[in-house]
Amino acid sequence: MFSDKLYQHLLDNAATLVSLTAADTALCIKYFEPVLFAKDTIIEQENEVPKYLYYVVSGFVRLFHYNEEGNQITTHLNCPPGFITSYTAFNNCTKSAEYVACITACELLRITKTDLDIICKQSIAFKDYSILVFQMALAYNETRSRELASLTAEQRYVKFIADHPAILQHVPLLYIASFLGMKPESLSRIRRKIFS
Amino acid sequence: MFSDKLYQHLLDNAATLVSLTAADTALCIKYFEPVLFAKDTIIEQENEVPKYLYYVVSGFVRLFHYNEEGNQITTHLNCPPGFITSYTAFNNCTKSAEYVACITACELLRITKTDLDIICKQSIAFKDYSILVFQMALAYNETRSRELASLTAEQRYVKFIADHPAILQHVPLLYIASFLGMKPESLSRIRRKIFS
DNA sequence: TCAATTAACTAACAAATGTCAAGTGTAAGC
DNA sequence: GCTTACACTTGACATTTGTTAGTTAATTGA
Repeated sequence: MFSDKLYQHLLDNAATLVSLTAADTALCIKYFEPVLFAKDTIIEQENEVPKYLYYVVSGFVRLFHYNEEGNQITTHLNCPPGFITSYTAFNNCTKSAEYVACITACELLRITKTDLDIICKQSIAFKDYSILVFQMALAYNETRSRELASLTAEQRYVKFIADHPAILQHVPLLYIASFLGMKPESLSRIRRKIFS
Repeated sequence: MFSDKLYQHLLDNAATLVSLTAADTALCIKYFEPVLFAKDTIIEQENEVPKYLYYVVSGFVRLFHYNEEGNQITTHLNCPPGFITSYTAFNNCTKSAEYVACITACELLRITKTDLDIICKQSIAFKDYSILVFQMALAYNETRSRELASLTAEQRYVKFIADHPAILQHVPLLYIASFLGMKPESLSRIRRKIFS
């Protein structure tokens, strides 16, 4: 079955952080739902409570919203593997200000908040894992804030491609520029400068 | 006792989010330690595991580190009341890259990671509270990242003083500029422009 | 009290980034 | 195969922000 590979991916990832029993594994398989999406599919809408937390096995996913001028602002770019959703809204079951969209074709595992709570109640290991994932999301955002506040646009781009070398082949520069807090024209200039 | 007022502050804050029993209250009083610090006191060092999580009853506290050029970078400015520490390092008991320092004289309640874990084990309400505090820290950092990426320096300053009108009387503009990702000279220019 | 330090402001100039208006190339759809 | 749409680039110019240096005022410490 195609989904075996997907579950194995999530289980391997969890196993790097916590020790999983056969029962933990069974819970994951029971409650996580494998899904495939085509490029450019929007999988969560703004102004709605996010339905799922997504684990990205393959493909690239982003969060974005429209600003007052009607331009898309990309606030998160996921590099697989990893979880993605509008965390705050998902956790509190409140309306999200952001869309979740597949940039490329994606293999995902998704779970509802209700089912996530069930797994966390039944599996100590999975609860520990979910807390760690959450902590990593916080650490990630702290780093991101610090870099946006203290690095130049060029430094941010250089660091970004060093951290995510594969992303250039799959994600439009348009989204990368927005994520890094600059205009596409500025990113073009920076790239020309670096490559010469 | 002077510390009654401090505990009441924390308990009132917790009560806005969860329901506390007399036992929960007793646990807080038992494990949180009231402390007073003078202006400019450094209360956590970089390259060490943070000893405490701090609840700020009064006063202003910041996180900062030195960059490669030897300049101070302020990464967090606390506006009382609220918790402050180097969250990621505190949670994982790893070395922090940042100092924690009192900007003004401060009344704080502090707790070690060990004691925090004890309280969270003994009190469901306090565990819920700590998870909520943690989630709020994540939401805060997501908002901060988004604003740093998509707003101009002037927009960030205007929004900052709208959100924290009292801060100007207590926190040097030097720290505010760094926190908002700009140079002090730029902040001076922006302030002159706004006030004319 | 006085000297020394430091925060804050200012001004002139440099550098980085944004804006606007093209042009090029590629990929998708008819 | 052609057209359309769109990502990406480029160049000229405007604006913002950084840099450097000097001044002022307030604070700190001897």
